[in-house]
Amino acid sequence: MAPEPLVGIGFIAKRTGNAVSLIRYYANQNLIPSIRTDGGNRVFPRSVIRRVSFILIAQNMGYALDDIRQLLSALPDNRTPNKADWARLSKVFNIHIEQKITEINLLKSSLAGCIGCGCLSLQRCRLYNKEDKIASKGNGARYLLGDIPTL
Amino acid sequence: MAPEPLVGIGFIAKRTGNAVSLIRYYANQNLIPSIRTDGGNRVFPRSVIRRVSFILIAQNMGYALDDIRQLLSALPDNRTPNKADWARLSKVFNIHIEQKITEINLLKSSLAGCIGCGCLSLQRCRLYNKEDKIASKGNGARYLLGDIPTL
DNA sequence: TCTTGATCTAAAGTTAGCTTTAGATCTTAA
DNA sequence: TTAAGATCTAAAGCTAACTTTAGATCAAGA
Repeated sequence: MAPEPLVGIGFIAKRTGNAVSLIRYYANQNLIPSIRTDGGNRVFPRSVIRRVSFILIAQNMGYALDDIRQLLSALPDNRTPNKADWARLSKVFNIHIEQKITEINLLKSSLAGCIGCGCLSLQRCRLYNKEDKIASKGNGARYLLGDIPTL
Repeated sequence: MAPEPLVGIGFIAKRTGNAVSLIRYYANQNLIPSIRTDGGNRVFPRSVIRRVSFILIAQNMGYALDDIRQLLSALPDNRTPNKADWARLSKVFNIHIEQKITEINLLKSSLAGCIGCGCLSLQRCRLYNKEDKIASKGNGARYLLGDIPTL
């Protein structure tokens, strides 16, 4: 286990472009690992910067912090994540990215074919929000584009 | 202006798969138009169903309700939206969809090239959250993937 | 007409994801 | 050694997007 350079909370905050309070919050939420100095201050392995970056990206993708915690469990807490660790996480994440791309392309063509040209068939027009962990932020299933236009 | 069939709030709720309270909320937020019966109950043009659908989709894309209100201002309140109305909205919306697709593809290749293989250059590795109205939900700019991995 | 179910309002409650505040303690460079 | 700045904790505050509650009224069929 290579001894990793440890940095303070302000360093992490600055490097990731966030408020110190956010880093503290993530640490309290067990999203990032930290150890304490004798005085009680938090110090972090530098690799936490990438971890925070990942969190921000995943949030942007629509993941809730609870889900992200799950995703991150693929990374080790007590040593610097290595190439294989990140690759493993990346693999899982990529599947979701692909899904997202598929979804959004479907949305695009649906809008083109449904809203754009005023389709008349309920069957053709109906899209379902399929309880996607990512997409449905705790909303439950809701039907999309479910009506026959009254043109 | 063709007299449009009017429906109750429960009908809208059922057709869109949502709680009545949500429809009422949207109506109070001026996201969907409604008129009142003599008794004070809300009634809606059927076209509100599509409007609600649009709101759900846009939310899924990451838009805040405030932004969606703006987008929806392209649609008329006092008559059934026609093909041209929806097409206009669809056009604006499609631009954002394209952006989203571009973004997510960038993310995908960045993850592949950056996390996946452990790149060593700060320049190559750095992604910025470019204050995108959609992506940044009031977060301000935050740097993503901004560190040199400590492999 | 009566009763049942739908709808109403206003206000309070909820969850996620943070920030702010206050007052105390750490750390560090001079 | 000391002053300044960084960090600490716990608790409260905040915004968005809803839901829940309570008590009243509306609408419609038997």
